[in-house]
Amino acid sequence: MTAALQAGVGVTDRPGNRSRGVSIKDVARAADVSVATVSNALNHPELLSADTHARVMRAVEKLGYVRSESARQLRAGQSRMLGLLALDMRNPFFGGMAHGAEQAARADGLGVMLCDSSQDLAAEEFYLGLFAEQRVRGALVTPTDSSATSLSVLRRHGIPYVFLDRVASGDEACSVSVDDVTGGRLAVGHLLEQGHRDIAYLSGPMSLPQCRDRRTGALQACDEAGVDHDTVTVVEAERLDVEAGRDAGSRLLGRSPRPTGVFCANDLIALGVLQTLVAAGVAVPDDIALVGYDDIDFAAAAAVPLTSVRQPAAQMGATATELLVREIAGDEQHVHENVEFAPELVVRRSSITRH
Amino acid sequence: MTAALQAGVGVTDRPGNRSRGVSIKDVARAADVSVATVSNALNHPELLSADTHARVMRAVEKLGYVRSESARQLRAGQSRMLGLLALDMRNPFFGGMAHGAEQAARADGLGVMLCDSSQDLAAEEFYLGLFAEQRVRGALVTPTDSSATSLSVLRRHGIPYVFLDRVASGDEACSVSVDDVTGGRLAVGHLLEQGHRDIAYLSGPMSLPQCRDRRTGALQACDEAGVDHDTVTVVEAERLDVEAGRDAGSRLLGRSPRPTGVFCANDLIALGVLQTLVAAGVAVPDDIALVGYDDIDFAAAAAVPLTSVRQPAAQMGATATELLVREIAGDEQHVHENVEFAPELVVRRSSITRH
DNA sequence: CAGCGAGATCAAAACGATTCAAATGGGTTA
DNA sequence: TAACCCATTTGAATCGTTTTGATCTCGCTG
Repeated sequence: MTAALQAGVGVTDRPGNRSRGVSIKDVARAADVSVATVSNALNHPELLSADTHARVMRAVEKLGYVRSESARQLRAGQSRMLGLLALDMRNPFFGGMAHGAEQAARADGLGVMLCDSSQDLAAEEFYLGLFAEQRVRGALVTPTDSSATSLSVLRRHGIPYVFLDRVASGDEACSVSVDDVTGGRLAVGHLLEQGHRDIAYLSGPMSLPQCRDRRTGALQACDEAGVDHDTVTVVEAERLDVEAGRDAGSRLLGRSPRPTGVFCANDLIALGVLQTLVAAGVAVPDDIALVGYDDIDFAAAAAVPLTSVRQPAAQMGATATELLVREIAGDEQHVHENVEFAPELVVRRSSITRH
Repeated sequence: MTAALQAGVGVTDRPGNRSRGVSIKDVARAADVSVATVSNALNHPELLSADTHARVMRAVEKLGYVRSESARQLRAGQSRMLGLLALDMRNPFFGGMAHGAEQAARADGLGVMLCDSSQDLAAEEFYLGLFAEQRVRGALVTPTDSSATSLSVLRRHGIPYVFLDRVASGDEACSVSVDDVTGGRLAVGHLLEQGHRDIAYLSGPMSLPQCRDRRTGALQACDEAGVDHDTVTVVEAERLDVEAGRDAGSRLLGRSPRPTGVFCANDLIALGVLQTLVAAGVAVPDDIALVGYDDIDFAAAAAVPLTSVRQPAAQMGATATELLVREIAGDEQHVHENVEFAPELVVRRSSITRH
C-alpha cells in the first residue's frame, strides 16, 4: 500500500522555519485564561460566564484565530469532511450531483472534497486512499469498476459510504440510483414507437453498470415490440465524453445496414454523435433519430434539440448526502437503503419523425 | 454527541474492529519495533535494515494501516492539500480549469479540495474559512466580489493564493487570467465586421471583473469602428448559466430597436439566449448573430454552432497550480507573477451573415 | 458556623504521527 | 583490552485541540 501523497513539494527540511499561525495558546494568553477556557468559549459557550466569553471572543477576533482542523480532528478521530468521487467532473451531470451534495452537506456543517476519477482505476484508488488518510466522515462514490474492491480501504477504516448513481449489491451500503433499465426501455421504446426498426445502442464502457443496464432496458423494449435482439447494433465508446461520441458516430456511419434509431448512453456521447452526423450531412431526425441520457442543460440547446432521459442530478446528490449523514449520525440498527429515482423521457426534435 | 456519532458507524463491522482505526502503535506492536521505526520505514526507508523494513511493511499490509493525515499535519504544521474555489462547477469552463489544476497538483503529490461558491459571498466565506481551518498548503481562487476582502482569512494564516481567471491588483498575489478586454474586442469586432451596427452585450453580474472587462473590450471595438457607445444595448443577467441566459434572451427580444449582433458574457448565457431565439422563431445568424465566450465543448454542438472566444481552461488551471507550487516551495524573494493568456476567436455559424 | 451545591475555571491527559538526541550492539583499530 | 565508529533502533518531546476530573469561590441552608 503506497501512501496516497508522496513527498513532492519542497518539504520543510527546516522545521520551525515556517511561522505557525496563531494557536489557541496565543488566544489564551491574550485573554488571560487557560486554553481549556478558550476551547469552551468556542464549543460550549454556555459553560462560561458572559464576561469571560466576551473577553475570549474579543481576543479571537483581534488575533484572527482560526482553529486547526487537524488538531481538532486528531483529537476527535474523525473529520468534518465528506469525500465525493465522481466519474467525470466535466460532465455536467456529475457537476449537478456534486452541487446537490455540496449544498446538502453545507446545511449539516460538513465540507465536501470533490474528486474526479476520470474513469481511471488508478486515480480512483489514489483518491480513496486520500479519503482514508483524511479520515473523511463519509464518502459518496461512483465506482469505476463493478467489483469495487478499491472500497475495501474505506471499509477497513470504518468510513461509511453511499453509492451515487449505482445500485449497491446486497446490503453493502446505501445507494442512490436511477432505474437505468427503465430508462433504456423508455428511450428505445420511444424510438420503436416512432417506427424505427433498425436500432443502435451507442454505449460507453460496458464495465459500467449504468451502460449495461441501459442496454438491458433497450433490449427489453425490443422484446416487447417483437423486434429481434440480434438486429440491434451495439457500439461501445471508450469514454463517456463528446470526443468519444464523435468517434463512435463515425464508426456508426460505417455500419450497414445503417441504423435509423440511435440510443446513446449519455448526452455527451449523443452530442458528439450529432456533430459527426451533421458534419456528414446525415439529417437528424429524418435519416437518423437520436436519443440521449441525463438531460443535461445542453441537450435542449443542441444543434437538433436532443430527446433525452432525464435524471434528477442535484436531487440525487442531495439525497445521497442525506442518507450518508443519517448513517453517520444514526443509531446502531442502521439499515441500508436504496433510493431509486424514476427516469423521465423528455422528447425533443432529435427523435420525432415526420411523415 | 461525538460519542454517539462514533457509535453509529459500524453495521458491517466485524467484531474486533475498534472504533478508532489501526494506528502506528498497532503496526509497531505487530512488527515488534518502536513507533519511530514504523515511521521511518514509511518515510525514510534508507535508514532501516532491509530486514526490519520488510517486517514493518508486512505488518502495514496485514493490518491495512493508513496513516492519519491529521496527525501528520498537526506535526508538520501544514497539509498536503490545495484549495480550489471556483464560481460555478456546473460550468464546464470551471470544470476544465479544475481538471487541469487537479492533474498538475497530483503530479506534485498534492490533493485538491474543490469548492463551488455559486457566486455567493456567504458560500465563498464559508469555504475560505474551511481552507484556513484545514491549513491548506495554498489556494486557487476565483473570488466573487471584486474587493476580495474575504481573502484576509488566508493572508492572516500565511496561506499563499493565486487568482484564477482574475488579474491580481497590485502585487497581492500571482494570477492566471485571460485578457478579457481583448476577448471582448475580438468578439464585438467580429460582429462589426459582419456588418452589424446594433450591438448588444449580454452580461453577467457586473460585480465580476470578467463581465466588466468584456464590456470594456466590446465598447473599445465599437470606438475603433466609429460606432457610438450609446447605441450598445447592455442586458445584465443575474447569473452566468443557461437559465439566466433564457431569461436575458426574452428581455432582449422586448428591446426596440432589436439588436442584430449579440455578444454574450459566456457560452452558457449564449446557449440560453439561443434557445429563446429559436423558440421565438428568430433566425440565427440571419436575424441575430450570436457570439459566446469560453468555447466550451457544447458550443460547437449547439443548435447553431456557436462562435465563441476560446480560453484554455485546463491549461489555466495547470499553470495556476504551478505558480502556486512555485510560491510554496520557493525561496524568500518570491515575486508575484501574472500569466495572461490570449483569447482566441473561434468563428462558427452563429455569427456568419450571408448576403 | 459547618456543610453543601452550583458555577466558573483550570491542569493535565489524551489523540497519532514525526523527529532528534541518545542508546545499543557489533566490529575494527590502536 | 580499551577506545572508537558506524549502522540501527528507540524514548521522549512535540504539534493544537478537546475533554475529564479537580479546584476554587461563592452564597445559601440548617
